[in-house]
Amino acid sequence: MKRTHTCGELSTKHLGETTTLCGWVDTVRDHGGIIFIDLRDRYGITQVVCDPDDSAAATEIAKSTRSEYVIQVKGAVRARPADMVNKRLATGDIEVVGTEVTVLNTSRTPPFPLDEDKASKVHEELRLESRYLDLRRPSVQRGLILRHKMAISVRKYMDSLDFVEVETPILTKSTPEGARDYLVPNRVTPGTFYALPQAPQQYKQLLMVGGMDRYFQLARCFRDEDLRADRQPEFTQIDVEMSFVDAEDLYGVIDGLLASVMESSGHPRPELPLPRMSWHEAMERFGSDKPDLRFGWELQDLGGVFADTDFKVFGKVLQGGGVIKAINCKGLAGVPIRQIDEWTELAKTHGMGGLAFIRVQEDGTWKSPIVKFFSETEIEALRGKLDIETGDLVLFAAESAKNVNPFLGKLRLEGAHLAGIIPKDAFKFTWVTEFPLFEETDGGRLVSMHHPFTSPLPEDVPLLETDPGKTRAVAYDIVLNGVELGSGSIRIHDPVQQGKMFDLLRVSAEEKESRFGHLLKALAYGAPPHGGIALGFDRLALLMAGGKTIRDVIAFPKNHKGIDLMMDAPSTVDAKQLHDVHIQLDLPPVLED
RNA sequence: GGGGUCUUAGCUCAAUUGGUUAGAGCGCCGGCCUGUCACGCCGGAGGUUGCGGGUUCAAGUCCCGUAGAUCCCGCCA
Repeated sequence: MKRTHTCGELSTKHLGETTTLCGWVDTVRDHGGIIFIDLRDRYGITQVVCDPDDSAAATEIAKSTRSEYVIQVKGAVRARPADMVNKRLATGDIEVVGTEVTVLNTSRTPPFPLDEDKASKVHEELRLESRYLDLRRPSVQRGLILRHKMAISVRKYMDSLDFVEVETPILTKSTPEGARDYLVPNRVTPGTFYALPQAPQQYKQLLMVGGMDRYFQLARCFRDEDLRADRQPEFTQIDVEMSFVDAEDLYGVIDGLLASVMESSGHPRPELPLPRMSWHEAMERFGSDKPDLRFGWELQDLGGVFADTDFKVFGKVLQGGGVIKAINCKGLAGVPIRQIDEWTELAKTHGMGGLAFIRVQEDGTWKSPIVKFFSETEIEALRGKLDIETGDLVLFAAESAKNVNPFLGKLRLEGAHLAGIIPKDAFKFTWVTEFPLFEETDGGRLVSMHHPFTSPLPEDVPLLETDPGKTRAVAYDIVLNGVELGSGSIRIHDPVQQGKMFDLLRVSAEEKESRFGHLLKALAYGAPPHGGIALGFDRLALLMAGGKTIRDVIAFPKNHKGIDLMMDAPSTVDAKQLHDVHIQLDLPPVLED
């Protein structure tokens, strides 16, 4: 046995016991005679003392050790003198008297400091190049352990509700809609390709047709799109599908799931059921389909206030069927004019003529280019509706609701960040329900907002014939702190209705057959009513860990361009490998010096 | 595909208006030190200022290009 204890478990309970510890040298403090070594492993840090009076040989070896050497130390556990207890260490009451020290491995000097304060300031690029060293930091290990705890809690909870985890293929069929696929050439049939799954969408529906009733999976998914701080080319979803349910049943299951995950991550259990609002309400009140409910500043409709206004700009918009809305950015009256200019530019890109505002100055007067056009009644109505006080900045938008809401939603978030009013330790969940079934492309074509298997809201089915653009879907997102955690829907289980859906989406008969033939066929063999959801597991872990980027909760993440800096992947391959899979390269020309 | 920011010692950063031999802290190496825990003290090594070109008597600093990183927009049913 190389060790009897870990570096995190010894305490005054072990006084006098002879122990053997293994770990990495965190720091060495050499006092000329006596030497202290902080020995570190995943479990903690234990101080080892080597004294030439106890063992000259051990002290000599201790003297030769350096940071990140791997050593084994044998010795007795001893209480520290009362005034030398280290309260910052879990093992700070004791120390191990090193009487036998063995160097198990030496180490080159690390390319960046591994202690927490300094490492967190080092360029991430450098840390990712040597991720195996970065992983030695307790904070990184905590992230991975948290992720593990979450995964365990998901599996336990889902199992307790009779869900079965089923693995679905990684080598699958390319589906051109949605994200770009990662392709895998097929050696056996030249010219054909597998695709890596963007999500196990069709498989999980087919599992329902197969009578599995309740399925889940911690599923790896792959999307070949440009990345963001919260996006990786490969990621993990908690994928869920259930038979014989309506949306209500699903909310219940996921509410409980999220509550267990919160608990397993050391956070308070949220009150259930989690709040809900319709997509329409979210857009009207928060200007976003993923509202951040950690603060107020809701969008206020001022159509009533300005119904008979003399202010021509507002009057014209109202007459044209547009809306006047505003938000009150509490305490932001002092923002530099430069900021308002920037927001005015943003307003123009959102289809607005400009951005009207009121800054409420110290003396209570309103500084604004438009207030002079308002009547006394309008001013008083404004003050009441928006709760306008000294120090406030009120921002107005007047245009179509379709443009105004997202624009003010954006300002609401930016302003709140500027004002620093978003509580850091709050967890505000909400369901956003009744998403539109379709969205319109620039060309006026309808495309699925969620995916083409999404069921329309029963009472909106007649709209499919008359005004399909207005149809709402039984589709929902679960949102936490303004982040979309997951998205799902009740599916269409009737092949005739599914066929109609493809018609509305103008999917040709050939496409229908080649891409979705298997699904349509399966639906025709007694598909049960079913629905599900997929939650972004990495994103959830990030929020639970309170980290900054999704890379904090992934052991071996890829950088912004999808490159694994440690493995140096992707890379070129041998001509023979290409030949085997019938691939010929057609590379863009390289500029010569 | 587009935009912002960044690149100086192993790491984090500094270097006035373009002006002497490019500095500091940490780390590293050596020496001293028997109760430290950010140990302390003394000494030392370490630089193609990302790369290429240009302007200038003179470029880390200004200009052009390029590479890499990072954040955002587009994209992500």
